[in-house]
Amino acid sequence: MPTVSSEELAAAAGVNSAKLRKDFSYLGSYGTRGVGYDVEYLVYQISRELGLTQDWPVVIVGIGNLGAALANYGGFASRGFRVAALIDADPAMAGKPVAGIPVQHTDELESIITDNGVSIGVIATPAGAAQQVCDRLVAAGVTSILNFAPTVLSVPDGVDVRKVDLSIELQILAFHEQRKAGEEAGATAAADSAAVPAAPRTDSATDQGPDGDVPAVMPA
Amino acid sequence: MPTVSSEELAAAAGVNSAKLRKDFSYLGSYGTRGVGYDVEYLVYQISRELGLTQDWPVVIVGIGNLGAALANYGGFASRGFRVAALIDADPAMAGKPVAGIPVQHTDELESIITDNGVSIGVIATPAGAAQQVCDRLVAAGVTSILNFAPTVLSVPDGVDVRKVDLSIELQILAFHEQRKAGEEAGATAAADSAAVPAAPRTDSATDQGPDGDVPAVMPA
DNA sequence: ACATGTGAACAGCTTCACAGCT
DNA sequence: AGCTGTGAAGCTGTTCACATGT
Repeated sequence: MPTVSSEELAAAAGVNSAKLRKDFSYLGSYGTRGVGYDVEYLVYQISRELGLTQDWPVVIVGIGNLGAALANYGGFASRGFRVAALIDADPAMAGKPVAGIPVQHTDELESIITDNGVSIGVIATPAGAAQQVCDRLVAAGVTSILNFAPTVLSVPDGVDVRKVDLSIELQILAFHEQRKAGEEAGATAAADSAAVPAAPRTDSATDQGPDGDVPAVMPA
Repeated sequence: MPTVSSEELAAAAGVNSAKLRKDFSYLGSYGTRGVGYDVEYLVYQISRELGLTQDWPVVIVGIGNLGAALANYGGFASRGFRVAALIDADPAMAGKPVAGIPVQHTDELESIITDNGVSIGVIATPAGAAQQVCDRLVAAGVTSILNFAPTVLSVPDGVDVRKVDLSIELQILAFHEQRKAGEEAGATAAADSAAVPAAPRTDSATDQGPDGDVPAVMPA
């Protein structure tokens, strides 16, 4: 399939075709009227705009289960990410290969960053070590940090941090799950009122307390 | 601090205080005029609305590095999630404890789901096994799935799927990183034109080809 | 006096609809 | 004839500003 229309792409993505065309138009005019978009050319242009055609060396700090999982993750290489180094504070880990890459000790952090021109760091350490690792990464020249540790990192201006909380996605599922259950069976879930903190007390007789509080439901 | 105002919360969260009040108002009227919101009461009401006060048994299927990392993840318990079982297809894993929970074989999947009343499943298998695992989870009664495998799962209506792609966050960072670099040094990144697929050829003399295409920059 | 809760104004994003090009 | 690219219309989500309640 050498060419594709906005209608086809929109159907596949589940969005409106006008929106898709307008979004593409922000990148430039890469389509041909009466024909559609040349697939290979479009893929390249989008990839380039997203930065996928560049080589991004990254370091992963904290090689526990999560760090190892990230090091083994296949999706990185195909998107331009290259794991330049794995770093861990445990001297016993040093030299051990994980995903074919030998783990290096935290002492080497600064030289690794500098020598490889790394601007993106991944923190997969325990919460207690995260801020300190972050500070060292930033001092060594890293300007983008992906944080898996359950801590809010503070960084100077000009440094981007994205925090990944693995339980937030579960919370979203649980939220919808709760809704599903609620639709079938009424508000049975609000029954364990023993654990409910009392509402701030007032003299008003209109305060019905938690049991009566079935909150207004948000639209969709 | 027993009480907090929308102004304080908004400042802490980096949003507008009117938005915060309007959002809270969808859950009910949990504030007191002239005073603010009772912290403990507000926390409880939000927790309940999000489903955090319920007990959610979950199963994790695929106990590789990522599955193990998830099993060890501390953030789950405090949000009402309880790891009911760890499941893996490798018979050699069966019985081995991970995060204090013995791994069970895939053969037991259906009975585990049923016996524990599990409605949320986490898939951390390789891509090839994901759809099959998904089908078995759904058939056994699971209605929400968190998918870490790099596959798009197809499920019947009424089942929610959320896909977590660990490289997407890195892509977002790389995108911003590219922008930072572009601002300082002009469009040096578009130089490797050897790898650029040719634009669809036309007879028009106005087609400048990829080198001239510096796409319009999106606002913000 | 002070802070919530909310109608009304505003802004930004999405969709429509069609001119313009192949 | 067909499909893109885009002004204009429409809509959704945000912010203002103040009436209302403590």
